[in-house]
Amino acid sequence: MDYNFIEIEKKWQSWWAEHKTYRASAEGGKPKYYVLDMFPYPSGAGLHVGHPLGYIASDIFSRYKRLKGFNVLHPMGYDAFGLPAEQYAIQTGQHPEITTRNNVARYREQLDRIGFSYDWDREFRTCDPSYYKWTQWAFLQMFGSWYDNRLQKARPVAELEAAFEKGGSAAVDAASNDAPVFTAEQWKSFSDKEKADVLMHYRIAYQGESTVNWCPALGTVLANDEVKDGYSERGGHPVFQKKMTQWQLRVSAYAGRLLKGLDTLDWTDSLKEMQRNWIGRSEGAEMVFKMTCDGVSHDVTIFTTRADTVFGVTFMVLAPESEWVEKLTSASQKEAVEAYLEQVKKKTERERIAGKAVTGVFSGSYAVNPLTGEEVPVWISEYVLAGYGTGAIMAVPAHDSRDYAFARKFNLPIIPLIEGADVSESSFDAKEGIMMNSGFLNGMTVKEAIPAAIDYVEAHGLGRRKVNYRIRDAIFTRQRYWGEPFPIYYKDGIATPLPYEALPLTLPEIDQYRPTEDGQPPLARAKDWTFNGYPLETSTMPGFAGSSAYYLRYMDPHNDEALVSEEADRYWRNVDLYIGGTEHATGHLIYSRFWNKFLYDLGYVCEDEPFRKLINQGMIQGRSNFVYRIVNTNTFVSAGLRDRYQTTEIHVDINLVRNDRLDIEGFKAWRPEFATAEFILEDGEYVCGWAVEKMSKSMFNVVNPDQVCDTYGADTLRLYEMFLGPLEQSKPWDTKGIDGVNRFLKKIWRLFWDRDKWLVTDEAPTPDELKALHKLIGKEQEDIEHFSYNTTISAFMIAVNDLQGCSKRAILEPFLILLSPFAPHITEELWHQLGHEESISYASFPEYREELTVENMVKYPVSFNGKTRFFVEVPADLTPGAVEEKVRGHELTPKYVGDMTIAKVIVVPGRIVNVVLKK
RNA sequence: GCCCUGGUGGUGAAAUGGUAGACACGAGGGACUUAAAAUCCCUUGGCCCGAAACGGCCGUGCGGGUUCGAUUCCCGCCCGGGGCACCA
Repeated sequence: MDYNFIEIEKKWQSWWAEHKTYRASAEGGKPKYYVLDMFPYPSGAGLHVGHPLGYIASDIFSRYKRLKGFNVLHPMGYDAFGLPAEQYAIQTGQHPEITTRNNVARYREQLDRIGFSYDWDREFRTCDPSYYKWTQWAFLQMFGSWYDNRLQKARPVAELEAAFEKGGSAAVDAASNDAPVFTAEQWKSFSDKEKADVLMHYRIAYQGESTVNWCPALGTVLANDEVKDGYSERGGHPVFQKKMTQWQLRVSAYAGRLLKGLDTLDWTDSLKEMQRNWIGRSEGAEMVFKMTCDGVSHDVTIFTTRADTVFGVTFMVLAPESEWVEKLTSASQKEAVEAYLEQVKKKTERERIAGKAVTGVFSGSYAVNPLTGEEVPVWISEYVLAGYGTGAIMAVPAHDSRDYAFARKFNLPIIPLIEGADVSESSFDAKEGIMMNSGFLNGMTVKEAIPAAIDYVEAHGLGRRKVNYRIRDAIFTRQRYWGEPFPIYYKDGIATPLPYEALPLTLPEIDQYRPTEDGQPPLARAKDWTFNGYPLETSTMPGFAGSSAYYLRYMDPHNDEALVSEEADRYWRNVDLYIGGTEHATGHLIYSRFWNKFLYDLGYVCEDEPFRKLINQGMIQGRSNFVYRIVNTNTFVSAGLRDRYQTTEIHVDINLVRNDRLDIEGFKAWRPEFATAEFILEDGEYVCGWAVEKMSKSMFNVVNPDQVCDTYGADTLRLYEMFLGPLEQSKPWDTKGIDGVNRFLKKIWRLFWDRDKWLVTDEAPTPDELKALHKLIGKEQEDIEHFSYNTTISAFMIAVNDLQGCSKRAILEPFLILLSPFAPHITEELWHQLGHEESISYASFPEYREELTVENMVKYPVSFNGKTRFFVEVPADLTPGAVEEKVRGHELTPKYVGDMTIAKVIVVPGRIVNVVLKK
């Protein structure tokens, strides 16, 4: 019998499906382990070999954990709402539901071929009404909650109303956006509409005006993480800043907890760092400056991290979008300011970033420095951001490079405050040195002066300590069709939640998927998009809505009563191992943590962090091949000779190339224009050039996992993807080495079968064979726990070489169990040929027979290169030769040596000897 | 500019303080075969001496340091990859 992977894989995949081998259960009193993949967006292109990399890694770990006696939850589903299906719908009129359904079916087919041990009974799509009911439910929970800064948690809005009734707005310390100030009496006198408007400033899901990323090409707003360098991440269209009223999630309220929680997580440093940068905590102070415009005074609050530099303030700057701009523009400057604002508004986000040109305009008003009493001018410039701090700053050109550039451009004074700082060419930004020109701060170091200045400001009622975060509230509306509808209707202009019984609010059918002619979102096309006669919200939720709590739903996917039952949540708790790409660092992984913390505050989940351990698998890049056409001819020159000609580089389909050698006949048949091509060869072959690029259709370098399964089988694909290198590293796909792992599987087959003869015997194993097996057990356990799968596979290869000719059941049986996480199909087949009825997954992982003592290391060496080392202290007066003699004579280490021979004794003139043992 | 990563043969890579290059690919040589495929065996970092080798020297981006001993730890550079960036 040959190793017939096609038949074996088909057989076992249907056997697993039929027996529901991998159904997760909370029974049996075993400890739980939850292994999750970042679920895919089912695109039309299907999976390429890069997608399964992380899935294979997590599958190996799941299977390993099952063998170790855990109840493993390992589910899969689809992040199915999204732009591509909708764009396709706009072009073709096909309902996104149909596109999505087809793509999901294709994904499932591809996933099944690789032999994953998912519990498919828990599969769902985020676009299923039974799923998005809970997305809508969570939104309503957020709508009905506010964030209490004192308790640092979310609470029901009813409690907020009660507090207002008692003590007005001063009664609470709540996260809010520009909430108005009022007394209890005023609150009681408010109309329903007025009360609703006030509460809207406190809700965790709220409607508010803010500067948003508006993408006209997509006709929708975008969240910060969906914009890269001023272009939309999807489609690459320009993005503009625009003030709009949008639904938002008060993520900023959780900034401190999101930051702190990182310390408790087992994530990579780089990923944590990305989140820390994104959250962007900075400590400083808010200070109040009196600003006067045409005789009218206002108290304007600014934020600074350098309170020590107040004595060097020579001007103030407002963001163009700041609400103070209107009040602080003098009659004489009105025209100039308006012209400037107009100019700023027209710029794309990209131009604002890239331009770096210093622009600004004088507002006509003046501010008083609260410490010196001096008057300084107030300017308006786009270098100050409206969304951060208070949208207004004090400018200290001597010690801030941006202020410096501005002062130079507009000829504003620069006052140095640190002894020895030369500010003639550039500012001195470093937080070091001795203060001068700074009144009571003179003589202090900068590090002393910062807190001293803040203390002074607080003591004199000029301001207060303040921690600012860079993270913004998440814009939660998209003017699109293919997303979750908001469970909100507008009753007399008041945003009102749908009652729970009305959920899910399903997407209406519409005739076209584009916005209406007057710019309304597509849902405005729906007939009768109302609730009880009142209009429903026409926006839909963004992509991250559906993916923010999906890991909870897998715990209890068919529950109609709750997102997840208390029982299921208590058992599965949170994700123990999460594997996915870094691209979600500042999107999904922030939103999910926020979402989870919110549900935790309300008592719906029992863990406050959703993902304990997280591994980022590297990207698999494509390896493109090129041919070189001599300019103006149809002659192609081999890569080694191309320097002698003027050539054009052309991507060639990698399926026409093997080991960088071109299949010339195939190439001629590929495109009609190449049918008559001629070739200049080297050594009778056409050698192609190559480059590592993103895997994409246009570069003809896409490798499809089905192709690999057809040629080599799923087990080979799995082993090879893991053998390619460390999981976290990005690497190009290169099939050069794939024969190696395929050969390895064939070798295993031959341990059991010699042509048509079954070889397995019940003979007792030799010590050597046991040693090989135990070496493998040790290595595999150690490696898998560290996700070092490539070295585990090496260990298997060594073991197979050591076991050549060994066909003893006592060795082969545990060997198969060890291998089964990596190559499940072939191991199952051989397992059953050994006479087992049950699936191999119910067998248990073999344990070490003996403790790892020095003696046993000699018997079952753990160190890997076939060598065992240890060290002994020796008297300093012995010469190296004398030491070696004593070691060999067993005088120094006789009992450790056992049946090993000493390969080498390295003696260092100190007194340590390194003894290398060899079989 | 700031932060995080990484830099080892022809290639993917091992080795986290102890013989650098495990394992695999590729390449070269050989066995079996009429032949091919498949399979198996040997060689494979560089240089040098030699009939031989379980002989010598060099070698983990560069320069220093700690140590009996450094790919590994520390300091300073150079280069690649990723993230953040008028965030006051």
